[in-house]
Amino acid sequence: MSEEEIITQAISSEDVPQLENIELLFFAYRDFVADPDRILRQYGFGRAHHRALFFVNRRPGLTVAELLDILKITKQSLARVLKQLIEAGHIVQSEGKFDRRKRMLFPTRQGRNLILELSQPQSRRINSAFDQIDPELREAVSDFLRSVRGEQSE
Amino acid sequence: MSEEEIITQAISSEDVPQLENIELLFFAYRDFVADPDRILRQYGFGRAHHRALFFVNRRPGLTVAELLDILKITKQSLARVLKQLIEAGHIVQSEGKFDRRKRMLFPTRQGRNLILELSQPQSRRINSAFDQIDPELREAVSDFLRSVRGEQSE
DNA sequence: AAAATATGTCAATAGTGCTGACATATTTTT
DNA sequence: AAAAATATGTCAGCACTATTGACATATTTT
Repeated sequence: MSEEEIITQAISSEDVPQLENIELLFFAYRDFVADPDRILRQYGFGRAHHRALFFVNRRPGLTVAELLDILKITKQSLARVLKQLIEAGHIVQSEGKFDRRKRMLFPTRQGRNLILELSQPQSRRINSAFDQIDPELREAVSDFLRSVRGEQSE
Repeated sequence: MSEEEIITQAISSEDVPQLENIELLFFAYRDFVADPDRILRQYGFGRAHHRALFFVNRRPGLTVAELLDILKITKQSLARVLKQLIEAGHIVQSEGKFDRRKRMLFPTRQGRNLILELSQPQSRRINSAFDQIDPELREAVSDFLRSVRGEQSE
């Protein structure tokens, strides 16, 4: 027993289809979030605040339940960051118009400004990546991203 | 003061170039890591173990310093997961051939098997996303990912 | 011999995720 | 009207991943 066989050969695309793209996606995302992470720390926030703030700006008036469904985290995880964003004046809540149990979430001017600041490096990064590829091929990238997202065991 | 101006209009691509693709990248990555996350939990591991194990399989014999540089985390963060991967028999260390201060990292057969298992859903996801787009446009996606990665304030 | 390097380890802290339980207000169903 | 369901908020506790700064050891370079 204890057959501690050691592997010295690198894993290859034959072992793992799309190995290269798996790796590229890791690196791309690592750097994609690194820039906003640096800014967030100056505000005492983290990545979770960024995501919540992003979608509240993207769909003002969305409810807590809708936001949970987008982020795919638990109520408790969201509660913490939402509370801090509200206390800091980046987001406000208001009762649902038709269902007063619901809380509609809106960004304040301050929250809008913050998401603009956080998005700048990401816009730049994607823009300059698009500069590298044929304009006619750019839609393929978005199509790709759209279908990487998706059920397939959600 | 306390001018709590509320914004009810959704942020748009005019405010933030590439807004759509920023959002798509979030969703793509969210789902891309969700599958392996489920498997990892059965082993008592987390996302950090996945990444370390991936690159040890990808470049067997790499040193701790090289791995740190790839992952862009601190020594202490890596130490914990590396220790656990070694104890669990997925990775082994050996002294550097020329510099005996260095530790070369290799996967065991078991570690190779685990990364194969973790990669399967990711391979499938990327493969089926590629199925959706013209074969001639696929290289554009890799080019895009390659250039999203990159300095620009590293 | 001294300085630099590679690794490992310790203690402490922060951020983000989880579970399960319980409370309140409100709406829907019976 | 009463009961059940829903939306939200909150509590306690836990796990994982990341951070910083300090220090120890072995080894290599200067």
